[in-house]
Amino acid sequence: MVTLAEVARRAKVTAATVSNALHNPQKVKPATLERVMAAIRELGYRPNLTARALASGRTSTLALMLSNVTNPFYPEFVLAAEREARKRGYFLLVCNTDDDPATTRAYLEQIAGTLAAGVIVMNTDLGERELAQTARNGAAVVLCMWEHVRASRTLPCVTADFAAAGSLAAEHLSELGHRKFGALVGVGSGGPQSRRLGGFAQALAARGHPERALAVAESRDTIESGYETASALLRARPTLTSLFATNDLMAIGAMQAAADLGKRVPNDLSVVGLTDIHLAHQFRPALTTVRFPTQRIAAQTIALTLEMIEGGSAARSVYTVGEPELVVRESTGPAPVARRKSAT
Amino acid sequence: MVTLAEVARRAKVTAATVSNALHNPQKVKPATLERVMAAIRELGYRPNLTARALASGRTSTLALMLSNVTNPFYPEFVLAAEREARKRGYFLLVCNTDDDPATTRAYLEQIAGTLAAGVIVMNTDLGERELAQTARNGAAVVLCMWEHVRASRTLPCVTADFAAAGSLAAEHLSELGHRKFGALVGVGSGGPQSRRLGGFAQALAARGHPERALAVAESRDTIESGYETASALLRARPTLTSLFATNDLMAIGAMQAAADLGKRVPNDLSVVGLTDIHLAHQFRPALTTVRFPTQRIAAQTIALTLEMIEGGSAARSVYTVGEPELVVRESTGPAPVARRKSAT
DNA sequence: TTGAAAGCGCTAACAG
DNA sequence: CTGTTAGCGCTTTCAA
Repeated sequence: MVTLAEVARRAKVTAATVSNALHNPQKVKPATLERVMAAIRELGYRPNLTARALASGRTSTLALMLSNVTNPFYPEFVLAAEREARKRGYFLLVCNTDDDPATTRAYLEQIAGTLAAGVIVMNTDLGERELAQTARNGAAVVLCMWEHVRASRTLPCVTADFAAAGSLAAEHLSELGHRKFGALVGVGSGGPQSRRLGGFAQALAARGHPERALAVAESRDTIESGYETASALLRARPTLTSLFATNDLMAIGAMQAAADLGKRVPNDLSVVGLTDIHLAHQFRPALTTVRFPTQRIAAQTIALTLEMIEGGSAARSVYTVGEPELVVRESTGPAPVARRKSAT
Repeated sequence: MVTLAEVARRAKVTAATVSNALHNPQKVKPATLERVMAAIRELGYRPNLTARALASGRTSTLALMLSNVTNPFYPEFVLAAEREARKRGYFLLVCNTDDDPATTRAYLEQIAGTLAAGVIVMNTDLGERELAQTARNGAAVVLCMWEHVRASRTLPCVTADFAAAGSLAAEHLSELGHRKFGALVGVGSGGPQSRRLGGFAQALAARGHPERALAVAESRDTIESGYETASALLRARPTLTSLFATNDLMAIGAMQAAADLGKRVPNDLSVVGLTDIHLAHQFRPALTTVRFPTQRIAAQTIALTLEMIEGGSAARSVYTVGEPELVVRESTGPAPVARRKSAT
């Protein structure tokens, strides 16, 4: 491994000068600079990030902790976050905590404040208290997409407007004439996605739908679980004409369940999801869903994290980024005319 | 930030003893050990990984570089790799290089050998030469899933048997009575997936199918691109009754293309993919595909990397892990009886 | 069993 | 402009 000292020796200067050449080239005489650069090139020198971090007290790496990369939302988020981070000169290291608090804790303890100057934590089972402790260890900790964080807590948090997203789904379905609604609420690390459901229910109420018009079932945040849960729900409530899932994965599973029960989507059953992951438009029928501004959230999260690192500001509020947006595709349609009525 | 020195002061020992208490507890008198541990607990001390790495010259972190997390194969791989790494006491940091050689280079240069003791590189546009250079910087570099690496190169590589996987697909289709074959070859970072195609073509030839029975088209490794390419191919060759895609994403796109062209899968067209990502069974019709032993490959890759780090051995061979396996689902079926013939 | 001392590779004042 | 000096927080001989 080539060290600064070796470069210095070869360029006939001291380590300090090489360091300067690297960080404050304008402070170095052009001729010297050139010699140093040549030495660097010839020796194939590459700074040791570890040493640099230790000496300077700063790192240019960020860590992103997420519960399960296998959920397609995360990769899409990672892509955006990584781009933003790199654009600003930081590396993004993704840590998969595998839905395991112990693992999360381990990553957090080891990496936060040492390997990474900032840590972005997406939904986990860890409490805010524990996370806040990490923050006291010198790292900038930013929560992201937490559904249950309120303002004025200890840690800053950037999220989407979950309730508004739910509302949008409800309004869409209501406008299509639906009167019977099913809902699949996702429960995963980070607790149930109840804000989204809350927004949905509230919008329904605001439009005059009685409470009993809504049948809710809990589901894990996967296609498989959405399938199972929707199957059960549709069987228990055969008159449902619409289904809202608090995330796209479950919505997709629900569409398959409907198909297997002989219900056509959207003719017999309208399905709307939430998030608008790529799969939403890749599946057939293409899923009507409410889009979260994933890119913007990612960018904003990175921005906030860097602000905290560089500015040292300890902002502690909730930033709600962008507006959810309804994306109508093929999985929703007018409520079917009720059999009984038409039979009358 | 609590340092070793502070702990030492509180426990009335020196830093060296605290360090020993942490790493060689048996070398410390029980009473002292207890005092040290108490101090650690009370102060909430957490070792600084950066300093430790610098002083000891070792890290317990691995980096996994992949071109695009958004391709579902990677998350599935990451999950397995992370578990294996953690089981063995290492952290796994995932770096998304965004299909960009410059980014890859940056991560490699900065992270390999300093932040991470070992680096696993999945398909990228970087040449082996360049990667080998990284290895000389002190990091254990292991290639994974490279389709174009031959044995006895500079870097060790663990992969699957691509050709065998292709063969399996061909044999399946051939046995179903198909005579006209289409193939979608994926081209992405890392070059075309030609081994898989090679295996497919060879198996076809071995079974007596003439070369002109196979129509090949190149596609990017996405559902969208698979859709486009398959559409074009199916239009150009309307008599095709079967389609092999060198990966599942394209296969899924192809099934959709078929549907949009009015071809039923598998009645009019059989489609077989490769990899067996989760989506393969989640889509409808469920995709017949050739499964790669992803978990085993991941585990083996981690194992090899650690072996290199800990044992220092510079193995440089290609490890082909496990056997690909045909998974028959709903997207393949007997070749349709030709119209002309039945009309005669 | 514990401590003293040196140093990992680099940065950051401060002199010169 | 360049060099000197002093660490960053930890590990690691080597003595005591």
